[in-house]
Amino acid sequence: MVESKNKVRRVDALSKDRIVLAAVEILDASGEGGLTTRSLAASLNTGSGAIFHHVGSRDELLRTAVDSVIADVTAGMAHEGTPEESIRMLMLGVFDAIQAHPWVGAQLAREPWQPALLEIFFEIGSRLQLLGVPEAELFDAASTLLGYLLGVASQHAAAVNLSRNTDRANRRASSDHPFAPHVTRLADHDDRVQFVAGVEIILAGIA
Amino acid sequence: MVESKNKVRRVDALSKDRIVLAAVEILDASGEGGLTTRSLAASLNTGSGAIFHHVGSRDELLRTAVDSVIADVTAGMAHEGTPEESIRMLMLGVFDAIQAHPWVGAQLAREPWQPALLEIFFEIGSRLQLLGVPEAELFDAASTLLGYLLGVASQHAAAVNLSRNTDRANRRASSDHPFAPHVTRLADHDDRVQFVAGVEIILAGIA
DNA sequence: ACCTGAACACCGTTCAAGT
DNA sequence: ACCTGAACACCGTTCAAGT
Repeated sequence: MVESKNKVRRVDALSKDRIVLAAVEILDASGEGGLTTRSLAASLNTGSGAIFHHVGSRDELLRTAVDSVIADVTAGMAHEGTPEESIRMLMLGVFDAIQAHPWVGAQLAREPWQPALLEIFFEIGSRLQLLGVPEAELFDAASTLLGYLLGVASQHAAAVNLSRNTDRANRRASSDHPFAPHVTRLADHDDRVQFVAGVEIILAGIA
Repeated sequence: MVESKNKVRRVDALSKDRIVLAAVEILDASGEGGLTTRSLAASLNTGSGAIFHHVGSRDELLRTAVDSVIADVTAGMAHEGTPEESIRMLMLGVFDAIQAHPWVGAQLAREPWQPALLEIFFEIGSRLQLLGVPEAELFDAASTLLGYLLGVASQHAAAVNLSRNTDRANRRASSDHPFAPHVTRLADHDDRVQFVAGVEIILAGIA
């Protein structure tokens, strides 16, 4: 048997892609606090130092993980329907991604110069241009939509972290968090509706 | 001399207020990363464990520090001028506070259920009511303004952190004194103008 | 070249011991 | 009652040593 040209590499071969994939899995399962050098190394069956051969730092890993999620969103996104519908779809796409991966929201708010966010900014801008927004107003309009998106993103990320923590606390004892009743999460659907309402308000203010 | 009713306590007596005050000073000077149990204890000339006699945790301390800053903003705030002017002033007041204390922006985005933010939300709501916004639209309108405020807040906080880090990297070789507070923003005024532009857009969309 | 895992310099928090 | 500061259980990152 000839094995020298075997395309199937060892399953346990480490690479940046495999590390990012494992990191996303951990982040989805247990939040940003759950991603440590050691937990990641354990899930990859390797030593804790091995990761730094492929990724410069934990921050860079987090950035790359966010970029990979956002890239998936913008990839399948076309300029469909009216410009307004197209903007709504773009905003909702990012919103849904954050709902599925709350740590993305926290990270986008923490590092707004991330490549992922710059791309979203330009996607918004080009659609506003199609909408007929004058060149002079374009920057402010796109900034407002992006600012709103970031704000909601961080709110959502925080709410999920809170419910994660209170869940944990409630399991520990029956003592309840003083603010827990005020912040009980509404249905996901209501979040979406409320988010769109905000987008609608801003669009009305632009046009 | 009667000393039993002496109001002037020992200068080195520890209290929650003094701890929060010292924490704000450190946060302003060196950002959230600069506030550690040990640095705070050192600045108060006490042991690292003493802090936990007055404050439950680092997170609670951060929360209290943010509340104290925001309370200063809303305290001197009246319903002056037209409702629209009043909203602009409220939003700008918080914006300016975040500009002066960037760590506040990051913390507000991280914990949006903070008492400080709830208060801002209600302040916005009452002004929108005066503006004549129908009851049914009030929640969405206030949420949009607050969401935008949070987004800009976190962006601003992140930008300051970025320039702090690059400053530090640039100064790597030369002798640097530990006090490096003056992170000169390139265009504070432009930031303000852009922020108001966003508020204007949203207000236009509401009315 | 890639990986290991002990070691380093931190961190927040606790707690027996002091005053 | 309040404070001390060593100790504990972590953390990200490094690096001599292995393969």
